Amino acid sequence: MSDSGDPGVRWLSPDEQRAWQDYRQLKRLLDAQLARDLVRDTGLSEADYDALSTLTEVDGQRWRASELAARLEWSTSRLAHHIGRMERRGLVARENCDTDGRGAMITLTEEGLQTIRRAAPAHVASVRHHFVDRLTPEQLEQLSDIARSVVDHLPTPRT
Amino acid sequence: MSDSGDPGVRWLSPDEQRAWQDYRQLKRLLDAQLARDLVRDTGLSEADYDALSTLTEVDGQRWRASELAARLEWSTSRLAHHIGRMERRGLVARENCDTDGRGAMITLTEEGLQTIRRAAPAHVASVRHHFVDRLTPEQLEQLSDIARSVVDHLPTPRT
DNA sequence: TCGCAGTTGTTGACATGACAGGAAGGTGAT
DNA sequence: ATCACCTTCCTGTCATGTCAACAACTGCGA
Repeated sequence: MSDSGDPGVRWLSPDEQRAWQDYRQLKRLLDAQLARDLVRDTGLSEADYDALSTLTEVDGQRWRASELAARLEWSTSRLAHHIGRMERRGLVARENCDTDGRGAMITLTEEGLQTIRRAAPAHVASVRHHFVDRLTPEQLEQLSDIARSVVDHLPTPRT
Repeated sequence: MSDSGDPGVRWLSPDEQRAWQDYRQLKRLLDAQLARDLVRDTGLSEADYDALSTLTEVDGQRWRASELAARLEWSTSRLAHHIGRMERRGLVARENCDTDGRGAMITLTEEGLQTIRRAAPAHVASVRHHFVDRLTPEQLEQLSDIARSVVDHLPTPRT
């Protein structure tokens, strides 16, 4: 669509176009590869992995639902659906919250714990193989800077 | 999970961890913002936009379904479902292929053409505002190099 | 010409996640 | 204590995308 006649539109230059397309390609292919590796090696989706590994971050592997959703940057609706599915698979459990009758506590089951312990090395190896080890330390730092430049100017969806 | 006792696992260093997390954050938030802008400004999803703008790439806005799927890097199943939905909205049309009885040709309708003509400036402005204009020319080039370093080492899903 | 393996596209079943709406519990002013 | 309002979580519904199965058709070798 860059051949439109509208002179008021600042179309992307070839270099800009290329950077944008390369980023989109990276996103598409890298994510697909990591998801394939993860499900092949562990039977987990990326969402499963994120949820389980976040649960291990605190002692007792016990999170208030709303805090887990905030940490994962998930809507509470998404959390409820996903936790429901993981509960049916025996990876997590729901308990009542002592101090707030509305609240729900999400905990790791023993099976969930075993699962994430088994999954983590494989997933880290996959991230390393397909991403970290492909880039120099300088490139990793450049990417961090780039990502934060963009993210910092995004309208904050936070709280 | 970086505190596991397994000495055979090469966990990510803090810098590596940060680059990986920053990349994931970029992906999540930037994509969400662009999708929000696009649907607000034009009523299209990113998939809709990609399909429509790819259709304009050739004379006559007429693609063989399998080639359109390949160009978009979509499965033929995804294409069939998505084209079906866009057809119901009047944006595209299906025709038979003259030279191959199995084939389908996908074309832009007049409404589809009007829609993408109207959408393109808004979407480019959004990409510019949230992405291109946040980065220096050097950073755009760095990002291209980074993306291609990673993508080039991925197992080729290509044909 | 026949027959059959390979291609092309569609469909149905299912998983995921967004959004809206609602139930249940908490909080604060009066 | 009451009542209005907020918070927290869950559920139904819908859009999207994946996978497997299938139908229709092509093209090639016998």
